[in-house]
Amino acid sequence: MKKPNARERILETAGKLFHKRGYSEVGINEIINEAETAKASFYQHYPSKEALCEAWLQSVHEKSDNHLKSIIEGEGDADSKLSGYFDDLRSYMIQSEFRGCPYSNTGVVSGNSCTGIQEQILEHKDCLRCFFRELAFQKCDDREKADEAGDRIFLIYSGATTETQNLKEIWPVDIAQQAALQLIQF
Amino acid sequence: MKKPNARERILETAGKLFHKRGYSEVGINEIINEAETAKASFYQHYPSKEALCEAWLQSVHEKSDNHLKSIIEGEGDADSKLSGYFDDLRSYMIQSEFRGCPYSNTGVVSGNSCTGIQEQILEHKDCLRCFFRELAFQKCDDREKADEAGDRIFLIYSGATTETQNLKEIWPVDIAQQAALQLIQF
Amino acid sequence: MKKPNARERILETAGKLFHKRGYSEVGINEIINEAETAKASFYQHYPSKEALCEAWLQSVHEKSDNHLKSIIEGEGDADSKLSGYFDDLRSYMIQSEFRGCPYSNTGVVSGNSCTGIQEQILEHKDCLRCFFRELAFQKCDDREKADEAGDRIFLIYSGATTETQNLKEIWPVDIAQQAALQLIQF
Amino acid sequence: MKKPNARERILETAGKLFHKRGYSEVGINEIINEAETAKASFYQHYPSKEALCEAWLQSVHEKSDNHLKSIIEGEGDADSKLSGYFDDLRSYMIQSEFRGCPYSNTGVVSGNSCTGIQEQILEHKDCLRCFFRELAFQKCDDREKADEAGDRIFLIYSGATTETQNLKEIWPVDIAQQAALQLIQF
DNA sequence: GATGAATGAGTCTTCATTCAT
DNA sequence: AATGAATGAAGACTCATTCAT
Repeated sequence: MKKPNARERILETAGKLFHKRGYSEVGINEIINEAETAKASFYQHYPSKEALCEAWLQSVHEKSDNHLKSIIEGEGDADSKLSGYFDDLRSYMIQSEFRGCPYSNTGVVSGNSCTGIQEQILEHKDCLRCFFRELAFQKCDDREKADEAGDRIFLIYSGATTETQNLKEIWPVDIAQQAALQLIQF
Repeated sequence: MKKPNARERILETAGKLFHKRGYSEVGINEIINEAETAKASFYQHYPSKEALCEAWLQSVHEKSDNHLKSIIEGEGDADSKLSGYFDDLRSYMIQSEFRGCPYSNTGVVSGNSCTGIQEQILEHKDCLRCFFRELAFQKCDDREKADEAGDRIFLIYSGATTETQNLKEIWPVDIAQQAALQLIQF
Repeated sequence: MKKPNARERILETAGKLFHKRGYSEVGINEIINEAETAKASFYQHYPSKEALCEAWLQSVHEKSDNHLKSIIEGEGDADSKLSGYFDDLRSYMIQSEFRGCPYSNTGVVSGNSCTGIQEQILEHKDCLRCFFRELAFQKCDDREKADEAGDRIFLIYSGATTETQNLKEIWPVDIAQQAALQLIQF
Repeated sequence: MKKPNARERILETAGKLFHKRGYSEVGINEIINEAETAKASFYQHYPSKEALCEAWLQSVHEKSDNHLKSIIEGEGDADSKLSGYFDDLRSYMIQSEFRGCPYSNTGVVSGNSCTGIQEQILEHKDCLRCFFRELAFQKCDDREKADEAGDRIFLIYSGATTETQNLKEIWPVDIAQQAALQLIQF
């Protein structure tokens, strides 16, 4: 009984499970069972569980990056863009059952030896930071002030994500949205 | 070779390891080895690994609570108290090698079945939130406005902790400190 | 269903299997099944398969060493002792179904990283070499000549063991016995 | 990217790896990677790993046989031929990093079911034995005495090979060479 | 003649927990 | 109160082999 496209099925399944329960709490066996693949098929496509995690984070990053770019390049002023971002975040948190940021969550459990994962975290976080800085810069010509505001919004976004996950309540996103809209005023 | 205070040695050892590497990444074998206890002795004091985790979080919460209370009841105005809190956070993050919040970190890997752990997270986070609200209230008689400011500071504190851990850099604490001091102005 | 003395049962079982089929061809599963133990019980007593192998070689060495000592210290002249040694070897080869020397056999498949195993091989072989030298010295006061004869007998013993195993025939032991008796004449 | 002579590349690669690390320690994945072939191509040329091993032993045997024949048919007396053989053995052991006899090494790990491999071992060993008998016969017309001497030299050769591999020292070859030269005197 | 994807059974090892003493 | 031995389930990973194209 040969099943094609094992590679994609594995990545998709692992993505769901990693996101929902955390990298460390999901075993290879569970992934291959749910993806209906043989264990050796898994290792044909991904040299290790860690490599699979990297592939997953990579795929998440691509989606996230496209999202950020579409906002930056989209219509409307910075305020509405920023507000829209938090609207999206709210939907995302609810839809993902309050699981928060895949990168932060993975970083908590990936040991210091996982340099590949750590690099991806840094890259993703940097992109987000730059996104908020860029948004702020669209309202304020002063690069320095814009950067400062962007960094603050980045932190309040991160806090909202973290605490929504912790408390299983959505209010942190609401608070963050309001705060962000105020922080972007110059 | 009788070792007294096995209970405390276990708790202390587990605390160090859980904090440094994360609840899911530390096995009880490692804990009892480092605490120089027998495995059965461990289970005499703590019915399960999860129970030990709860005891650890409880002990952390007590220290944290005392810290927050001493700030609230201490000398000085709200600004200096708030600023001092972030100074302490900075020291803590550096000294703990950027491991971040034990509660958030544990929440990421503790499954949905761990209600005891989840409850502790809620309690701890609520205490922090109230702390920031209280601090804001010391500067602003308007309860509603103070609460809103407190919540925002809470989120930016959380974001700073999360991202300092992710990026292994201290700047988020600096940014959060500045932002908090501004958010508390009315 | 608790079974005591798992440690000994494991060592005994592993000894039989390692000897009969070779270290690399016997898996942990087979050992614990035949020893009727749980897998974790195995790892409580032996940190690794390699460590178990070392324990086995150690136990073999002890028996071998006692055997050699009893010959050296026993009654009779060197000729009869030497001849008796090869008689014992003949019995051993037949009884063990021509599996040859545990040390040589293990050395073939234990990678270069197994320093513990390699050390045991060196030690065992050195003991054998000294045994033959000592036997020769009992017939010849000239240390140098005795050593040379002992080394030659050691090699012919080794060759007999190797080729008896390869050919599944006993004649190499017979030939070696005759040759040894001649080599020991001065 | 067509690669001709896949069959030969596989055989050559497998030969190197089998010899250096042992039949049981080398997987076909490693072989096909190093030989830059596809897995299915491998099974097109060799029905199994065991068959590949037989092909390898066959190729070794051919070289060995030519070597023995060239010695037998070569110039010089038996003494110098015998001495030369051990000179060659010395070079071989050093150059192959003390890996010893491919046949003996394979015999240790090839299960009883591998009749093809076992047959090759018998054949190769018999050729060697006959070689030494023939050499002895060149010095002694008495067939019986020559055979006995040949067998003894065969065993001391085998012991030298085995122990050089075990001890990672070359002295057994030296000792064996001297002993052989003495054993061939009548 | 050649290939990459798929496979089930196996490898060694660690997990949190419980037992009898 | 303390202990060392025992356990089943699971962990990540590799094996030689076969399939459809």
